[in-house]
Amino acid sequence: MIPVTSPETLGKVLRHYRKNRGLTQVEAGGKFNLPQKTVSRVETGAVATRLDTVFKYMAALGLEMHLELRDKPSNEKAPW
Amino acid sequence: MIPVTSPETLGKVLRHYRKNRGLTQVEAGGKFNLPQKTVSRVETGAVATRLDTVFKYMAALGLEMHLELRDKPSNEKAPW
DNA sequence: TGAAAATATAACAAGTTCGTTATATTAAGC
DNA sequence: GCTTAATATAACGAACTTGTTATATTTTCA
Repeated sequence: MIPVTSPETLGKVLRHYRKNRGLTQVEAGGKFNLPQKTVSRVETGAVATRLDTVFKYMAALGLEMHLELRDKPSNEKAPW
Repeated sequence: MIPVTSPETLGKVLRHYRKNRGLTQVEAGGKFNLPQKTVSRVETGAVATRLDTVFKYMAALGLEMHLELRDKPSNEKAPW
């Protein structure tokens, strides 16, 4: 479980999940009518991405978000 | 750990954490120069909220985000 | 139920996304 | 190295947020 605290990290995690599923940006975005351009922007970590875009993309990848307090020591390492 | 899959739920969770800390919208937002108006919008679940605003607010509340696959059965209930 | 605190809502300018369609750049495979 | 697939980037209009300062509405609690 990688802690996400910025648009950049969020983009990296999303890209990670997409690739894990063997999907291209076009394929992943297609499920929720997100153009490839928008998917690229999200994964690149554009700070002003809209929240609904993020949730659409998460839905396309079958993901859900959890919030928790920081500083919970984690033993997991990011794959990048 | 409440699963968040929409701006509305995200807003509710954020509000929950803020109240747990006994902070007002002004107090919570002040840490990261978020006007009370913006905090209100986020907690209300505005779909077009910008990602950087969300992360600023999460930082103000000491929260981090985690992504995971959906359909992991959860035994936790939302407090609303 | 009344006063004070907290939250929702408003207007304006500046900035950015989104959607659309293309194109340029980068990565991957043979 | 070359070809093809994949990703990043571009322009345009419409729509929306953000920041700022106020104000209206709602909630709290004595």
